[in-house]
Parts: sequence; C-alpha cells; structure tokens
Amino acid sequence: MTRREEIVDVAERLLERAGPQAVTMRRLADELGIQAPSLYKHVAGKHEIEAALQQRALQRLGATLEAAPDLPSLAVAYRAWALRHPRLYEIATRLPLARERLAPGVEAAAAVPLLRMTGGDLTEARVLWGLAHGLVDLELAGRFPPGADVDAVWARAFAERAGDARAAPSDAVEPPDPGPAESGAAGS
Amino acid sequence: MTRREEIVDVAERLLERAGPQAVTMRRLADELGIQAPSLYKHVAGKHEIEAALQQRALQRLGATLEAAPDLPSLAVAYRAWALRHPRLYEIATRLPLARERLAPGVEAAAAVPLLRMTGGDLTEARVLWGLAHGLVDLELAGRFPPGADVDAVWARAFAERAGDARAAPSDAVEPPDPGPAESGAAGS
DNA sequence: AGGTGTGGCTAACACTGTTAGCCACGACGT
DNA sequence: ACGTCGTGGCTAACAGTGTTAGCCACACCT
Repeated sequence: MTRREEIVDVAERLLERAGPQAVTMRRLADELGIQAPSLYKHVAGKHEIEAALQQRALQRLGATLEAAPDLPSLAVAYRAWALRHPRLYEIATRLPLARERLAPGVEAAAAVPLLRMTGGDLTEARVLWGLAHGLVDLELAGRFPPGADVDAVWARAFAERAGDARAAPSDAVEPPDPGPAESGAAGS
Repeated sequence: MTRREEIVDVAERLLERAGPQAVTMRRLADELGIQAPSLYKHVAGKHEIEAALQQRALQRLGATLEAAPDLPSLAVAYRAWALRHPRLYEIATRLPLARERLAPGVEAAAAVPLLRMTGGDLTEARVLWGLAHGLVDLELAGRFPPGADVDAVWARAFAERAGDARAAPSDAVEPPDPGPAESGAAGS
C-alpha cells in the first residue's frame, strides 16, 4: 500500500470517528507519526485528499446498491448506507464533484444500479435520485423534528414511485456505455 | 436599524456576492469600517451571524412560496428561489438548524405552503419537500452533468406527484397549530 | 564512488475565529 | 455640575488552519 493510500485511509477513519472539522493536516500527520508539511510529498493539498474520499464514497455506495433486487430495497439500501457513513456521504455529495480528479468510470458505475431500475430512463433515474438524496440530506441535517416517522416518509415516497418506474418505457434495458458527459451521470 | 442587523445585512450581501469563504469576521468588519473584534460587541460569534442568515432565508423562502396556487407552480417557485439565492439556500439547508436560536414560528411558517398543498398530510409534505430539496441540492452542487435537462426532471417529478397529493386523505385542511415539536416542522 | 530521487524535517507566512484589556464618549442620577 | 456607568470602538495577542521554502539523510542505481 502506497503512502498516499495510507493517508487517505487515516483521513477516512478520522472523518468518521471525529467529524470533518477534525480531519486537519496536522492531525492527519500526527496520526501517521510525521510532520504536517511532509504530507505534501505525497499529496498536492487537502482538496486532493477530499477528492479521494469522495471517489471512495462513490465506489462504496455504488457497490452496496448493486445488490438491491428492486426499487424499494434499493431505496432502503441507499438510506442505510448514508446513515451508516454520514460524513462520507456528505463529502461525496456536498463537494462540487471534482470530475477531473475522479478516476474515469466511477461516476458512471455509481449510476448503474438506479439506471437499471428505471429501464434506462435517465429522467426517471434522476427523479428517484433526487428524492432519495433529498430525504437523506434532510435527515442527516437533523431537519425532521425528533420523533418524526421517517420510515413512513420513505415508504410513501418509493411505494408510489415504484409503479411509475416499472411503467417507464423500456427503451434501453442495458445501461448505456459510460460515455463522456451525458450518459452515466445520473447517479453519483 | 440596529448595528446587529446592519452586520447581518453586510454578511448577506457579502455571502451572495463573493461566496461563503469570503464572509469572514475581518472582511465583515472592513465592510463596516470597523475592526474585527468590535463585531463581538454586537454578536456572540460567527455562528450567531450564520443563524441569523438561516432564519432570514427561511422567512424569504416561505414568503415566496406563499404565492404559489398549486403544487407544480410551488415546485418551480421553490427551485427558482434556490437558484436565485444559492448561498442563502445552502446556509438555510446545510446548517444543522439552530432551532433554539430561531425566532419561534419561522420554521412552522416556512412549512405552511407545502402543508396546504397536501391537505395537511405531513408525510406527503415531507416526501415532496425531500424531492424538491434533493433536486435543488444536486443541481446546486453541479451534480447533473452539463447539458442535462433539469427542467424535464422537475416536470416529471411533480407531474406524477400532483395526482397523489390531491388524492391524499383530507383529514386536516387547516394547517395544524404551530405547536411544539411535531406539527409545523415539515418544511424549513 | 558518485549522482539522484524519495521522504522526512524546521521555520515561517498569511490566514481564520476569538479573548483580554484599554479608552473615549454620552447619558443619567444625585 | 459632577460622578458613574454602559456603549462601542481600539490594539495586541493567541491558538489553530492550509501551505511554501529550504535543508538534509538515506537508499538505490550506474
């Protein structure tokens, strides 16, 4: 394992354990037993570490979603992952998505499971993605008051949507090739 | 106008003009022709300024939404406001909602328009809110690839939902009294 | 042996939010 | 009229942030 990966590993552990404000260059270096400026021998800057975490989060989330057989279970898998890795989810979703830093294909790969559900319908996939993301984001931000029945909200949201998704035009069952801009970008 | 409001005003202008990283205590003080530590004579800390901006954003958004006659136009009004005041929207939505700092009633007031659409159905209101927020958040984060037809996504999302909303149980046409925890908190 | 890249180090810079302590001024009560 | 006191400014300073410059030891390769 290269030292760079090691840094990202520590950053991830630190992030989930102590929150985003704790992942600082000096703290990171401490954890590795070195001095903060030495980090720059392996990494261009903090933004690069964040980009790496973002990429990692996208891959993990995408992999988790792969297993879901239908839309409702995909929804609960999405929410469950986000609640289990809240900081990673935030970093994956709040950061403006450094596409140029991202390894090619990971954005597309994260989109595949959802796209499969909608039969390749990009618009519908984006609706569902927005719905899931919005609900997760509000929940993570503590926006639903304590005691709110969030389970019921998710049930309602995706129960009704499920019918629509199946009724969608089956123009492309196979996910489109992860081409440049438009194709794979519905889920990331 | 008290000096405190003046500070928040400058903060808001600075935020929308130059972005969140530009609204710093020293910069704020410069804009007011004073020294940074003097700000603390009027404000407990930066968090208080942010909380004030958050409250302001909630009020403005709520007021804008008031005018919408039906669900589709409420959706476009929501999106339009967010796109016109992206930084304010972020601060209103990303910050963990300092409920104790918030003037009583503003959270509830922001929820009223949506709740009216759903005939008082809290769960449905939250679904719609999550949907709208998620789509806005993804768009603001630059998550939809350039060239994506976001209009189409919104049209699809709320065209189908509109029927559901009207078919919702009409158990409470009048928005519930803005009681303590549960009632008014669906939209904020 | 000699050169070279790798990966540490210290010192320092320009920022950030924030605190302590001082001081001028204006209002207010006696 | 005079003392008192709150208001609102100031400077100096602190701890912490990301980041750069420059130095140096060690391993490796010719």
